[in-house]
Amino acid sequence: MIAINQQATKRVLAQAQQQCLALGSKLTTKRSQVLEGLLVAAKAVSAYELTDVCRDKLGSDLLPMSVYRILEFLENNQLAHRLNTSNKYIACSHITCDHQHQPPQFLICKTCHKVEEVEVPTPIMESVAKATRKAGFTLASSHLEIECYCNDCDAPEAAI
Amino acid sequence: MIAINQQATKRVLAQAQQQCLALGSKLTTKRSQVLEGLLVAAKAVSAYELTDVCRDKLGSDLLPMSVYRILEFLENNQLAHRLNTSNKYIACSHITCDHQHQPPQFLICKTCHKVEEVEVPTPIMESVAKATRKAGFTLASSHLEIECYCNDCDAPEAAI
DNA sequence: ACTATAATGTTATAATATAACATTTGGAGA
DNA sequence: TCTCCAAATGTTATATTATAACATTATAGT
Repeated sequence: MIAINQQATKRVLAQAQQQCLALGSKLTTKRSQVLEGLLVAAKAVSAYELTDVCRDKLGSDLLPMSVYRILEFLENNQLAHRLNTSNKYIACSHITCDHQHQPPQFLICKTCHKVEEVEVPTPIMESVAKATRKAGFTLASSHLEIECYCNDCDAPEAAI
Repeated sequence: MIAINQQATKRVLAQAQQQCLALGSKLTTKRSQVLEGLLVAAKAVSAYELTDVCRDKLGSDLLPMSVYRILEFLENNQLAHRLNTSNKYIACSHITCDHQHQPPQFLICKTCHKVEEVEVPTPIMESVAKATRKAGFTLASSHLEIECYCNDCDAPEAAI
C-alpha cells in the first residue's frame, strides 16, 4: 500500500493537492479526509466501510452520500480507483509519482480481497485495444481487473 | 446474440441439457426457463430484470431469490456468465459449440450496455497470467471484462 | 413406499448506489 | 465590504443488487 505512516500520508495528501490544482479543481478538507481514509484503510473498501473509517479513525462526520460524491471526484482526479469487480474503492498507488504510467491492472484476491496494482504492458493493452476495435468497440476503461487468489489464500482449483 | 428465433432457442436449450448431464447436473424446468429468459433478453440483464423477462415473456413465476440461485447454477455449468463490471448476467454464446474455447473477453458498452463476447488470444492470457504469478497471485477468473463504447454510442473522449 | 438429497419457495434484511432538493461556503466582481 | 453565483456539502428518501435463514416440495435410489 501507498502510505504506511503519517509522514507518508501527509506527503501524499500534499501531492494530491497539487495534482488537483493542476486539473483546475480543489482538494477540500472533506475530500482530503476521504482520500486519507483510503490511505488509512490501506486496502480496497466499500463506500460504507470508508465512511466508517473516516468516522472512527479520522473523526470525520461524513455521510455515505457525501463519500460517494467525493469518491467520484477523486476518481476524476486520478487519486482513487473504483474496482467494479468488487464494488470497492482504493487509493491510486501512483499519487506521489511525477511521471506518466501505463494503465493499471488490478489483481484482486477473491478470498481476502487484497489488491495489487501493477502496470499493463503496452503490447498487451495494444492487443486488447485491437481486438476491441475489430469488434466495433472503442476502449473506455483504462484499467483491467483480474480476479485472482493471492499466495496467502489457496486457489481452490487449477487456474488457466 | 446467440438465439434469434424460437427454433434456435430450442436447440440451445437441448444442448444445454446435454451439457448439464455431462457435468452430472440437471437442467430442470425452472433452470431452463431462466436460461431461456437470458436468450430472450438477448443482452446483459440484471437478476431482477431477468425475473421480469421470465414472468412477462415466459409466464414463469420465479422470484428474484430463485433467479439468483439458478443463475449461480448456470454459471457453474458454463451456460451463463456474470459480468462483474455491470452486475448483469448473459447467456454464454458458445453453448451450441462442441469444441473448447479460449477464455472469453467481454466488450461492454458503457452507454447502451451492449455486450460482445470475443475470445482472448492465448498469448495475451499467458502474459496476464505471467504478470499475475510474478506479483504473487494466481489467476482465478477465466474471463476479461473490458469497458468500451460501441460504435453506435459516441465515445466522449479519446481512448487509450 | 421410504428416505435422503436436491431443488425450489418464502420472508426478511443486508449492502450498494442514486435522486432530489436544501443549505452552506468560498470567491469573483460591483 | 458586500452581493451574488457557483461549487460543495448536507439531508432525506428510495432504488437496486444480493444474501441469509428456514420451510416446503420434488426426485431418485433403495
